[in-house]
Amino acid sequence: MTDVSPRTATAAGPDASDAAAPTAPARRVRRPRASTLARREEILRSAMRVFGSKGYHQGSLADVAEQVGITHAGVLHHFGSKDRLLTEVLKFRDEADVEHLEGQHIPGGLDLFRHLVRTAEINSARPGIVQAYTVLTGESVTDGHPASAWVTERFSVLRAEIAEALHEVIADRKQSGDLDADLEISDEAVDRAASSIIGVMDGLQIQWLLDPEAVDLAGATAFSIEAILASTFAGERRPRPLA
Amino acid sequence: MTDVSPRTATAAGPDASDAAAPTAPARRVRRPRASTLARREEILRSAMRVFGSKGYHQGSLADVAEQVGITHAGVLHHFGSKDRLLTEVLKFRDEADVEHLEGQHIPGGLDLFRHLVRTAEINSARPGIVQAYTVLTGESVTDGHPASAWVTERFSVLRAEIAEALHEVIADRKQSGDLDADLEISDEAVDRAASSIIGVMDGLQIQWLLDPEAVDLAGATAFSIEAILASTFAGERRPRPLA
DNA sequence: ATTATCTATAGATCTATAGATAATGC
DNA sequence: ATTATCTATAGATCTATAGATAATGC
Repeated sequence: MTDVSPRTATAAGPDASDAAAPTAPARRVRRPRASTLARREEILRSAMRVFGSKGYHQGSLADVAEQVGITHAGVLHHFGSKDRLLTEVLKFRDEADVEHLEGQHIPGGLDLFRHLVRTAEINSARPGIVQAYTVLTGESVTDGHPASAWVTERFSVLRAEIAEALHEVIADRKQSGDLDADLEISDEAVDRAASSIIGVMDGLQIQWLLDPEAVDLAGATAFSIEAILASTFAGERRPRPLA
Repeated sequence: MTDVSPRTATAAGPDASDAAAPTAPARRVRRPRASTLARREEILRSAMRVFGSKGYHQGSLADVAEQVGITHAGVLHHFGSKDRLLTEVLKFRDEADVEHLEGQHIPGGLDLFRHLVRTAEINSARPGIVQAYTVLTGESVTDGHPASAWVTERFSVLRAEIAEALHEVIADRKQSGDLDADLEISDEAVDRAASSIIGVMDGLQIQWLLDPEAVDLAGATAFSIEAILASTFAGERRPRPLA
């Protein structure tokens, strides 16, 4: 990929070439220097918009730079390469997600599920964020995509968090008598529920992005999460309409 | 990655070697003519693999052509443009889906839901197909993507089919007495269920593609569809664990 | 005569590097 | 002195077109 051939030096001719001086280059207005930190964050936000709306491969460094008002070379100065820029964008997005909780930890137990529903409600007012997430997640299943390790890990952590919260809720309900203490709910059943909850959230987002009028993002998310929880709590005694 | 430059294959250059004349062009082995129909289908299958594994924007005409053993110009002869090739791939995929039903219509009523579960089971043995579908669906939410109209329409039709089947099942159950005839199940509730079922199938596929060991595609799909159906049948009397 | 396929090339991109220039910090 | 930013350019691609060539069908 990276060609470091020193051949470029040979191309430079002596001053003689100045005879036929090229027309004065269009002098671009040089954007004022900014502090590294501030400029980096500007670039990250721009990259989030660009990769979110066009995808990683289709969004170019020039697109990102243009929104910041610098050239693509400026972007590379700050991030080194396009791949590294993407990695930083993903990290940045994660922090933004947590920040929204305002210092609170990610909740556990039933509150985690309420938090997920609330996220869907908030998301239905910010299609840009949802698009960025959906596009990058979808792209990440292509061969050798630079985000695939990150997305895989993220799903893995999320599944574990949801499964843990679900185990908590089940234990609580058994203790309070809401659930029969003898009821067997296997780890596999809990894992299936966790994958399903994440899955339904992601899948609904795709449909909603393409056709917001036709899909009730928040309503359907809330409904499905409750449906999945209810069936999980019912254990082996849950209804099997398809059986 | 793959170097397709035809020049590299130049082993059998005529003795006229490198005098002054431009070196004889690498004579590519000309692929035998094929009937339009057969060759088009070959190209479609190749394009399905390429777009499926790399995405539409990242997959090139040269990639598609290479797998067929012709040049990219040959591909364009058959399909005119890359956009049109994608459109034809999508149409082709649809036909392949229906074909699997072997002449039968898409089932209605409960059988539709059984069909969806069965599709998930079949899919867990063909990651390539799932990847193609997931990648293109994800990419389609980017601005101005050539597949977005097609994907939007497809979701719309699917939602309608599922909603209709659900209405049928509800009517049947009311008639048979399995459901209280007075139970109110709004159209909105049915639509939410339909979106959710499609959503959970799509979302689970993403997780499964990234981490097949960690996600039970068929099991989780079956579980969630039954959960969503059960909650829908319960109407307003369904449990609300989050309330 | 038709058309599937090829070579060659134009014209757009895109990423990344090199080296110059200008603004800030000490 | 450091470094943010710029210009310029190399080197890869990629899509699409033009026109030549060879295989088939009438």
